[in-house]
Amino acid sequence: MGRSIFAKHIDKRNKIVKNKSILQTSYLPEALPHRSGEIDEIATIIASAFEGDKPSNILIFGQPGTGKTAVMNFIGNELRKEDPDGERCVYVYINCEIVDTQYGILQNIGNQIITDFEKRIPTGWSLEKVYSETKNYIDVQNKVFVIVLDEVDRLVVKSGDDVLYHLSKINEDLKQSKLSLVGISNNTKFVEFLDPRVKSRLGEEKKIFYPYSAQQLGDILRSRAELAFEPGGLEDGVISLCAALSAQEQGDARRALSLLRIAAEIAERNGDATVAEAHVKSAKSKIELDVVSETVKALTQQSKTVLMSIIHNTKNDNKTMTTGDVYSTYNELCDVLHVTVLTQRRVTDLISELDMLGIIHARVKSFGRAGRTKEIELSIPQEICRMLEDDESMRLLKNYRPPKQTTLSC
DNA sequence: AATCCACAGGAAGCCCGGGAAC
DNA sequence: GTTCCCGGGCTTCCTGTGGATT
Repeated sequence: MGRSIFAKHIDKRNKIVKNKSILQTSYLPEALPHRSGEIDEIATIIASAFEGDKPSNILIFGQPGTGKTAVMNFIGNELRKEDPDGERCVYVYINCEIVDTQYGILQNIGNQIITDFEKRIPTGWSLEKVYSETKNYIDVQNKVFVIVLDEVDRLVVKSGDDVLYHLSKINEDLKQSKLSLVGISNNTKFVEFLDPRVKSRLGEEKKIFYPYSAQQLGDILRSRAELAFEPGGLEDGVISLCAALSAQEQGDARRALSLLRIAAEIAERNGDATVAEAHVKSAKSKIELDVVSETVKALTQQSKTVLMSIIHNTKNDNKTMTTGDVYSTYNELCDVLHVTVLTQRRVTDLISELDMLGIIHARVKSFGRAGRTKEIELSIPQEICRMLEDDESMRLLKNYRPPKQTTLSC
């Protein structure tokens, strides 16, 4: 049997990580450190449905990576353990980032709970029919339904609050079953855009998830690392460093995990036997670099051209420049790139946008008689500049040499 | 104190594509 | 299908401004 081309890479690679999927953010662990309080509170609310009460709807708020989704899915798993055949309770999870239309939501709920394949909801019914069909199906089952709408603010932005209106009043139409609606959002303000009735019904119970502290992040990482890494694969201080770095960034557990995961990947690729603090540091800069390069790639042609003008000025030994400098370079580059020239007014706006994205640094400064303008500096690393130069949008610039700085002597 | 530079950045309105309403 | 509306990108026109210079 011939060895595949991958074999030598797979064999040679140092194994530090025993099970990579555990470090993935999608992995749902057996236990969620530092969230037992939240789990209890939410479980209590949902459990009341089993005692015949009308369950309260819940809204969960919290910054990214504070465990909102994990907690709900954990509860979902517990419900299934409690009731393996789904005789009393059904857990439905929908991510509104993915399913973001009224129809999609109703159809998705319906199809997750309708076991009979023949009766599945197709696309093409009227909204009312999907709603009543789903509602009837829910009611005849005589069970408790827990419906989780993750990233619910996305849904409201994209298709308004009509679905929430219907779903939140569905309990009034149900005779046997109970339905508990759980909305998850990282934006506290989105409720202000809701119809007041929806707002009060949906937010009967509110729960805020606060960011993890460095200590707590450390515990989370440790519990996963034990399972994921080979014994002795991690040097002392690696976990604390990941935790500390992520705690600075709003206590995001997701970030902390990817920091650790990427650090491990770097270590393995280097052929090192253990993950060290240095790997974490390079993982951090890799993540940051990735974010910036994605941002730059996503810019419009115009913004890229403006940015390129700033890069060109920087290269011309002109590290700090004014709006006027940028605009004249921009004019030259537009000519070479066959890009339409925008007005200076517009370009100042584009410069401000680049500033807000953190790609450049710009501040207004007065030069007295020499006028009042923005002082602009590049604030991205060389690699990103090179990446932009190789970008398809800059193809025509390949062989372009900027004209020499002509110092006017009259 | 007055002047004046080189813009900043607000206001209003145009154009265009896309999605909802008719 | 047509119409209406909306938002984003953009232009035009404009007033405002900090401080070196006069």
